[in-house]
Amino acid sequence: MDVQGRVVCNSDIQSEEEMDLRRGPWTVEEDLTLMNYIANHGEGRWNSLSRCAGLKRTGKSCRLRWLNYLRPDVRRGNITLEEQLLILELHSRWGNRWSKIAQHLPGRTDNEIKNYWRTRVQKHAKQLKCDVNSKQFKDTMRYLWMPRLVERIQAAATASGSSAATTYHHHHTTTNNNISMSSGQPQIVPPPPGVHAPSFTPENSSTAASSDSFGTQVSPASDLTAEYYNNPVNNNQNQDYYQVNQVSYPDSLTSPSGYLNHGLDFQAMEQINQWLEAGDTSDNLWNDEDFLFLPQQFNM
DNA sequence: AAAACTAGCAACCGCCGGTCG
DNA sequence: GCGACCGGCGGTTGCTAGTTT
Repeated sequence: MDVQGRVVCNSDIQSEEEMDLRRGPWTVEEDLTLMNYIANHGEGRWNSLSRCAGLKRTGKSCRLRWLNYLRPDVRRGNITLEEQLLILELHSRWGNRWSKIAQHLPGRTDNEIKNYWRTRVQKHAKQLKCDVNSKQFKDTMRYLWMPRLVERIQAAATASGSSAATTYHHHHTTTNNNISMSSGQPQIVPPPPGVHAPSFTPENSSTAASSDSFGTQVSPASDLTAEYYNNPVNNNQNQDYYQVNQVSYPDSLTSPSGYLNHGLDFQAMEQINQWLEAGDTSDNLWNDEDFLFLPQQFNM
């Protein structure tokens, strides 16, 4: 190691051309080599690390493989409802800042979140025949999808009983237009009457205990990452990270129609009405996530 | 049963900013 | 101060398994 703790070795002088670098999927042997090397030497400069470990890979490739796949704390498998909600919430704040969003979902990689967004969310935008960045689609997410996620989370918590529902960790408090992540309880915050889905800005977010403009209690932020790693429950990587205690929101907003009345624009409402009138249209509008766009009475 | 299509995901690419010598 | 190098990031590609025709 050099003075900065970086890995150096004699083979640093080798040029990339001499290395005959490999590409494509990693083999089990390569994975083991990389894991063993990092276990013994730690992470360092990735190009040097790759050469010293005897891997015929670019440093970038090693870094990516480690961060997205081999890292012991990486979570794999289905994105939970709570994680979906968080992704939608954070994306509405930060856009395609995948790494920033990933920081708030312990164990999830930016690549995984990006893939989720592209394969699931953009699919729905395509079905709505609108751009993911359009106001129409954002409103649909904000006033239909996200509230439905909250409802599902609540329903799941109710169904599983409250005893196991004490470790819903949310890392930070966000007060978006309609979802407030506070002290483990995602809460719907309606847009003020007459206000048409105001844009979120960091300035109007709250990270301190307070009551927002709608009278919703907002609790101090807690460090989700720290809680995650300190919680023995989370040592099991296959275990769902989030558990929901309870979800509450105003009675007027207990169904998506409430959201519709609060600010979804006419075009988006028309689009959704068309779906409902058309019923099952033989495309895959009724798959696992499509419930999110449909009113409660149609929900299975 | 097989070809065509689709979805999901791992990995790569290219750009950019930071650091080092 | 400057060029080379490196890591991080967002966008894109290509492979594979599953589904549909």
